[in-house]
Amino acid sequence: MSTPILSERQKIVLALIIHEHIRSTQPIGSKNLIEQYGLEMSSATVRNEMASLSEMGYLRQPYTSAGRVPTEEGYRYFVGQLMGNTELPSATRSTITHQFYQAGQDIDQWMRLAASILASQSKAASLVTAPQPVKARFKHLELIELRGRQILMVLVLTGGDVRQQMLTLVEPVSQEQLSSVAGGISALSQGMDYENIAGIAPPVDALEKDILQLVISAMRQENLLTGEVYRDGLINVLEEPEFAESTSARRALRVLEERPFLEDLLSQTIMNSDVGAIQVLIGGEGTWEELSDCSVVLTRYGVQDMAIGTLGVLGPIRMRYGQTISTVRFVAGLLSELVAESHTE
Amino acid sequence: MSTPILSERQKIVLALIIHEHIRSTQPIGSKNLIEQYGLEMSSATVRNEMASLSEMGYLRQPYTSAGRVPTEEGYRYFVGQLMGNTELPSATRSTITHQFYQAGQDIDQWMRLAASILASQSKAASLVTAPQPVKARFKHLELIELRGRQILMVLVLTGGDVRQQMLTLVEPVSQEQLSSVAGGISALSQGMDYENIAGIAPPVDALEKDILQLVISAMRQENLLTGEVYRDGLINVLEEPEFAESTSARRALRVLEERPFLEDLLSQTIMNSDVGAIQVLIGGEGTWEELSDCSVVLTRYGVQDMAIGTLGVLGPIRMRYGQTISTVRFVAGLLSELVAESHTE
DNA sequence: TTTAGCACTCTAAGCGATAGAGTGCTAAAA
DNA sequence: TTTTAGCACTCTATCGCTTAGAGTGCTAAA
Repeated sequence: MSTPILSERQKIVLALIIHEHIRSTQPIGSKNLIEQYGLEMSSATVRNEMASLSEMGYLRQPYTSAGRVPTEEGYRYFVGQLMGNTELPSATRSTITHQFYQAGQDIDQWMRLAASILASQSKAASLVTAPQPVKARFKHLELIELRGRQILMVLVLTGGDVRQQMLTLVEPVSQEQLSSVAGGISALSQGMDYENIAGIAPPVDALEKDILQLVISAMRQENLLTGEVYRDGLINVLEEPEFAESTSARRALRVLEERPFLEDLLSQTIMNSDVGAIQVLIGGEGTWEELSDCSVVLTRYGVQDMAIGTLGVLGPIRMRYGQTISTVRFVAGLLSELVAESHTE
Repeated sequence: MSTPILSERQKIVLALIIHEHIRSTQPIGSKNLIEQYGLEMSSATVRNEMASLSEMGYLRQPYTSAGRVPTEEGYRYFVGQLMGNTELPSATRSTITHQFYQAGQDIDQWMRLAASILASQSKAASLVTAPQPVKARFKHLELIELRGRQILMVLVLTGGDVRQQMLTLVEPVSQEQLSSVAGGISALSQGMDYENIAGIAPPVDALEKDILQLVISAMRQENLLTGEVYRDGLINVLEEPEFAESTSARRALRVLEERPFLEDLLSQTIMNSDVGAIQVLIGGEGTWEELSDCSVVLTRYGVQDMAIGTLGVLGPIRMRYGQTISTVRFVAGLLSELVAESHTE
């Protein structure tokens, strides 16, 4: 199915209808449109264009003699072809930047802040996952005796990523011994990724061997959703009139609450895209029924081949795409910078 | 205002009305009631009792000639005086226990599981905060050079509680030097709480002194809400018919989403209560307007003077209190055991 | 190619009328 | 004295009906 070619006037009409519908939530009529935007043509002309646009599948009528509402296809065309690349006002940009630099170096704070900013700027629900190291390299290992056979393993990777893991040994081992094992492995594995480490000759000592295995598997964890998922602005979604009926609201929020669903969504969309590329999912795209009234703007941030996280916004299909996309892009860029900074050595 | 004394029959009528109203969401009429529960009296008798109960403030009528609905006072009387101490069926108990022991030793998993179980059992929204150590004692300190002047401080406390903090030094310090400082402080502070540590003679070395200060302030963090708040079942709240109107749903969910509000709520209620005591807040209790349609069941878990966390459920005022309270009690007890286990040495 | 005019369509809103669930009161029954 | 049957009354929710009005598609003129 090739995309039909629209005349300039059709583009204008489509863009204005979408704009006005996003503003008013209502179906848009021809007369209403020319009055609102002072168009230099008659309502009959607009009606003709509307008829064409409906035939192409970009508009539809809720019922026979009502105004027009954009279809999912209509939104897609708008986002892909009509919408200019808006940028956040510089005042907003600097406010946001400022907030991030005030938050210090705490990654938890960054995530929370990012979620909060995305939510308030886009007036929709936001989600942010912490940057997951890709091919992280070994930096330091520490083994700490908690009590008896319980050991805490603290693994420090490049980029300030720290992984903790508890383990229980078969028999008690003294702290000195643990420290020496940790020191040995640290010296051996310095600066290596997990494949390298797996490649080195396995130590003879049983304890050392076990720990090394654990280190490797801990470094291997590249799952997108291992860590916490930061959410914000769920209430914003409820504010939207299309979600006044709690059934539809529930459907939309389930997406954000249920981890398996989220994993599915992320893995099928954003996982294969480049850092910086922004994906806009409009109305579930035929795959996710739960999202049929929603749109999702997603992107990945971080440093390619180093540490990658995901962030995005979920709102009504009727969302302000320009504003939302530019916010997502800006916040992602900012986080990428911050992540990059903490990875340069 | 002293509580009026109810006759046995009045108690029965009140309990049944509440029971039936929770089941049906509807105002309950006299005839309906005797039919549903096969009462051995006439509707007129029930009507008389209803009139008395209304006068006492335990029931009200949505409008002049409608059935009765419990008031907040009515629910309070029910929860305080009428409701027996129900216990979770043993099958459910063992299923839950099993799930916890399968989750291993990961505290993050425990929290997530607890939230999930609370939500699904009570069919309402749940929240769980991680156990915050109270007067934690020092166990081990590690200082790890990340790059140049950036240092990662890993502080291990009793009970397996680990705190990380990044810090930037004025000038670069070698890893050997850091390890020696960490070792020195570890030896010095072994088994002490932060007050003890603050009491020891300050070291002469500037670096050592600074680090010690950081250790103390890190140990001091006893804030209730420093960590992550685990939530689940927000959608359950939307399922309830009283929250079909999105305005009321929004109000209720805001409570769970906005951290400051949550902090306020927790600090004003549960903070001063003992571990194991269960608080039931019915309809905001005149203090929290946002909760006027909701009830909250809260408790603290953990080991007194060691590590305390909070957990609870938020649902409609029309919630199944017996079921919810016993679930909250059981899960809290289970978590307390788990926390206690990881604190014994 | 555009536009004015017009008949036509369909919803949302307003308006009774009605059914029915529930009450409170009174007077008889227990 | 307490309970209950009987009855008039109240109030809502619901249904059907009408109507206003926004919007359309089509035709024919500009």
